[in-house]
Amino acid sequence: MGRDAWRAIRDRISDEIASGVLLPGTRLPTEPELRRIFDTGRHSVRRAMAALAMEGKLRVEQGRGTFVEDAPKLNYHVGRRTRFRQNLRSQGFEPSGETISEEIVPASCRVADALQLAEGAPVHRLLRRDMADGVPINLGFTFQCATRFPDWAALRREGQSVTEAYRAHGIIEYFRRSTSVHSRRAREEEAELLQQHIDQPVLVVRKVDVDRHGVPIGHSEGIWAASRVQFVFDGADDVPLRPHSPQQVALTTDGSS
Amino acid sequence: MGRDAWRAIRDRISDEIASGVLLPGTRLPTEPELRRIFDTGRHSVRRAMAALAMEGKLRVEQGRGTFVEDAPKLNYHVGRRTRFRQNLRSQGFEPSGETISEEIVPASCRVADALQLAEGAPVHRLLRRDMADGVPINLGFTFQCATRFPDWAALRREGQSVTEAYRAHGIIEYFRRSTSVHSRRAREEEAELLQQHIDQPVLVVRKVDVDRHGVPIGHSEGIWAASRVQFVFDGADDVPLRPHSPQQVALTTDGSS
DNA sequence: ACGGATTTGTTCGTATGTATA
DNA sequence: CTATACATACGAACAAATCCG
Repeated sequence: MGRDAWRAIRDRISDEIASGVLLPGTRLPTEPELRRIFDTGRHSVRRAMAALAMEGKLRVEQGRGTFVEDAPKLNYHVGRRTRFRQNLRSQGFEPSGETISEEIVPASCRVADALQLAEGAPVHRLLRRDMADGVPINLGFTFQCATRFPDWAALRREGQSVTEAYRAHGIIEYFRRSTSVHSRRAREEEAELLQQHIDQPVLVVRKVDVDRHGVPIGHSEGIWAASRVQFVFDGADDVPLRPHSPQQVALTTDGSS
Repeated sequence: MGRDAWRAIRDRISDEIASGVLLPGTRLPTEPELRRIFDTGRHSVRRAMAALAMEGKLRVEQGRGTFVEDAPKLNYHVGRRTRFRQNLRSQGFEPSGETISEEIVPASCRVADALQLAEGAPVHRLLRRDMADGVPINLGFTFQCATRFPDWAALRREGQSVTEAYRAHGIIEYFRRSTSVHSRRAREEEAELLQQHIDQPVLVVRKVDVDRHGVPIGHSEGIWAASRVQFVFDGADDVPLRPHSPQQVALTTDGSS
């Protein structure tokens, strides 16, 4: 190996995964074995493994070994009136999930801002973990004002849907005010819950729902395993773009000068 | 330093950036200096730098040094009828950009699929690079059928907007059919053009536009520096969610069983 | 224009800690 | 408990890019 040993190893293994020589779930040779195979030092092997783990192509487990990732790659349709379960089932994945925590906490700065409450005001915080075929996909926080929705936790615990819980509190119609998406490094707890590499990024999706008067009633924050999901915004948000009004149209990210 | 040297270094520097002790653009001490400061080996220092560079907090340049990143963090509003320039100006950034390449190429599998053409059919491919305050934000590919839009490149070269170019070819109204977002590792050329670390992820945004008959007329693929942008889907795609029809509503990623 | 100094990138070696089987 | 396998840490050398006299 020359001066690009780790890239060569990365690309070689990446190719073998892509071409099907290495099947999902397969265990890779151990580091000493890879060292012999590629006739290189341990650092180069580890650098390549780290890069592939970061992309989500490998799953590295201390004490066990390194495996070809077999996590699902799902298209998650946002903005449609479908539920998580339907969303997954339509793509052949088996949805599951669990409630990790459910408590009343003082609103953080961000939550207070989203819900238009005072910082520190009591809010219901629900944390769920959703999975596809048993593989963690998303950590979902939801926040509702505990004063406005006193029975929220109880209703949700009884198995009521979000919509039903809102209706029980007199809200019969509500709207999505905004959805934002950005990427960041996973915190260590998140990486653990999502069963992904420490250095792998997550996609953070934040939403605010408002009632018919425009008053915020709910805020949610989803932490998604970035390598396992693609978001699709389709259909519903099709807005006709009319070239007739010249200053109002942008289809591409057009910033020529 | 004990057994978590690199995390300690990472967190320490991360804190100093967050608290303003280290200002954007500041040059960090060199590796030998940091080694002495933290009384540790070079590997630990480099591991910490790599982690911070991956998050977009540091910019490492071989032969020059390591700097606190001062790239903009912008909210990019998608789906609105605003242009890239307006989008940036409203947040106080100075937009700029350049056309990197402009040619007719055979359609790749993905492009052919998006535009409903045969694989290998000739398409216009335009590559632009857009920047905010001189920092690269986005690499934007656009694809149009060269047969249907023979004068595309010429019109665009003359400074016509996408909309105007469409109109010149008889299309007076068009729609966004779908938008998808996912994350992946940047390729080396992309990392170079975006001036970001090799291991940093990018956000890939793909769109398909259709005419009034639903026929695809344009496809675009944006490669965004993930650490410099947050996408906001707002306003226009607000669809009333009516709890009255019980099976149709999902506000949270609700997958309880 | 060139060469040496500086700084980061890659590679090799080795030892020890920690989680798993 | 022992063996295996990955995680972290130390040290050293040379390559490549940049800077500066």
